[in-house]
Amino acid sequence: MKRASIKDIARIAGVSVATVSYVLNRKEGSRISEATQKKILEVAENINYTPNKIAKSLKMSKSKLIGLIVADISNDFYSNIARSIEDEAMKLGYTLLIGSCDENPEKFKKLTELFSEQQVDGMIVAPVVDSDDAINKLIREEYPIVTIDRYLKNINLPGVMINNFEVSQYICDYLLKKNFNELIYVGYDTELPHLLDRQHGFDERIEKSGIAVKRILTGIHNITEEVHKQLKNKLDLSKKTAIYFSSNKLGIAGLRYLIDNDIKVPEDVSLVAFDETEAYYLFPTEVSFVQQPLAEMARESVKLLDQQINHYNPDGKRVTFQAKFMQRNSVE
Amino acid sequence: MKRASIKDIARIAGVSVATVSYVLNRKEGSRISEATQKKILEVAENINYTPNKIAKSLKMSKSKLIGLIVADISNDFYSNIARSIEDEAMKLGYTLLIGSCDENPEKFKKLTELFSEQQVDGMIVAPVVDSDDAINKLIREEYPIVTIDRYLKNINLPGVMINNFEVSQYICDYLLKKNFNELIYVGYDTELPHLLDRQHGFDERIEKSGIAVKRILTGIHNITEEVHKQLKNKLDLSKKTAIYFSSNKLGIAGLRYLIDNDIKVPEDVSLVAFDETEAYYLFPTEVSFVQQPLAEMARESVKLLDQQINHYNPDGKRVTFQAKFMQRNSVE
DNA sequence: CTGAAAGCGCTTACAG
DNA sequence: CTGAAAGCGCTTACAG
Repeated sequence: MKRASIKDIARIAGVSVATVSYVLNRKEGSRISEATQKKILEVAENINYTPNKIAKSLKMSKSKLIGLIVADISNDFYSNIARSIEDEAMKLGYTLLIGSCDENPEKFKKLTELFSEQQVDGMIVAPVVDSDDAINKLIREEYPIVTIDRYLKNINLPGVMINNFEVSQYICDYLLKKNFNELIYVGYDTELPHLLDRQHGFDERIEKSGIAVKRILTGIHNITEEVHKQLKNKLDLSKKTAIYFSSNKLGIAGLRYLIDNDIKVPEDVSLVAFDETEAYYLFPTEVSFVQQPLAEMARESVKLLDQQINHYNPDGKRVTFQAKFMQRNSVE
Repeated sequence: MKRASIKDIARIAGVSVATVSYVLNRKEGSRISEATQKKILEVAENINYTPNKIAKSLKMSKSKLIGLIVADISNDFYSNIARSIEDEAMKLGYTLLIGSCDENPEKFKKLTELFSEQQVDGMIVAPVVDSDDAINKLIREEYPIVTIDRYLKNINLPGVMINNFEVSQYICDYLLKKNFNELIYVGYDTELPHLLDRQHGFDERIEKSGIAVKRILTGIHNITEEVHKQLKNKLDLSKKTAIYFSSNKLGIAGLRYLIDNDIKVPEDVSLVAFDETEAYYLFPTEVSFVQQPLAEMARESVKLLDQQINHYNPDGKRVTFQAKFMQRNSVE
């Protein structure tokens, strides 16, 4: 797999490498004669020349590579984000490196190092618990970086997110209006700020109402089992109950429990889920859910990163998108 | 974002860049004194040195990058494959570039060019219809390349796949034994060989049996609509019918139709689907499906590619894995 | 045990 | 309008 270089073109066309470089890059400044241009282009075509971006990157000190670190690529939410980001990145001339850290801070750190060695021009990350050290290191190096979906409690970084707190308030208000006897909040036992926001928005409204609320908080692994076990304990069908699943994984786990136990929605229990996933559509009842504007978020994240790459600014702004409540038939 | 280089280390440590390079790479051959080694490592640590892989790639003429082109990253099947491939690649010291071509041959070609310019050492691809030109170009350049999931009719390339023909025979036999009056095959109107294999395996058995079979073949876009429309026309609930959905997308579209129309499985109709997806588990009936051994396929594909990278061999072998029929409750 | 030097494939300021 | 040369950050054969 010996590949043709600019040098080969120069030799065959009988010109210098400088000239070849100029015409291949169509620089306006220095005019090359039509004839030479044509010749060079022909030769390049003939010998099947492919530019070596690595050499270019080295010379230019920028790789036009950006790294994306998601918490879990097998999660619909992140794979859809990744896809949109790839599209946007390509539009701006970047190639995307994708890494999934599976909620593991070691792997997160490893990926940042890998990307850094690979000379990515910047990174879009969904930070996980205990990833502050890795992030701080990047910041010390003034590495352009923006967060997506999640944000950090102690570090102010440009990024995109949704109005987690407010949307949970909204859902809570919506459920309160329906006069349920009992509400169940299903979330994670976690320190991730965006997930706590979801919880606190809900809590804040509940408290004001004085209604009973039960909480089901699971670890980030074994979601299915934990949700099933706790629903079994806490779901009391004798009361008029509504459940709020605060993520797609939790939603799927919960719906599966209801299916397995032949619990009817919304007759026996009402529910609202988070994020959109194909799975919701196979549930017998149309599921009401909170939808995030993924494509817009992806676009904005790439835009922010591109800005950071061009003009590094350590206290970049956070952009908050409005999630949308898609009202279907799962609440009575 | 000025980054420290080997030269900085050399200057500070008072040695040559060659020496720095040797100790950083822990080369056995040329012994460097303990003292110098320690000094260099210390300096590297202090100034926060990160190796520049791009410079290394250029010098070594290999990037330790591999490219993955999937047909559609938002498909569970491919995002799971991608994740496994990423893990395997990392184990062998490769970083993964992922591109999704969305079944579009232009985009496929663009991605191969992009990856080629980025100097990936090889590519793992799921070729789409009309991607032969792009592939042939890579082959002419002796680019290491292996296929995954799909294969090409006219080009012999190393790759991994499943026994599509045989597994469809098996499913057909299984259904025939149950004495259905009517079988419906749901597939794609496509030239993709692996999908035709699924169809032909089914056809072959059907023909021998003399039973009536209906075919629903959809384009690769608008799957949901087309499946719904055709099921509406062709599904005759007065007959004892079984449906075979030959992909996860088709399965999801079909299940959604059944849910929407309140058709009970397996009471009103029986079915078998393809591939595993979380969505199947939210369907009221446990869905029987054909499961591909994704992790093994991913591992093998990376292994094959690594072999190709180390010893290029144009007629590499194709590795076929056995798909597994997961029998649940959707067939009566 | 250590260093000077060449070279990977590019780009670009400078000179002609 | 075109070319010689330096340099991006590395590795490594060779010399000492």
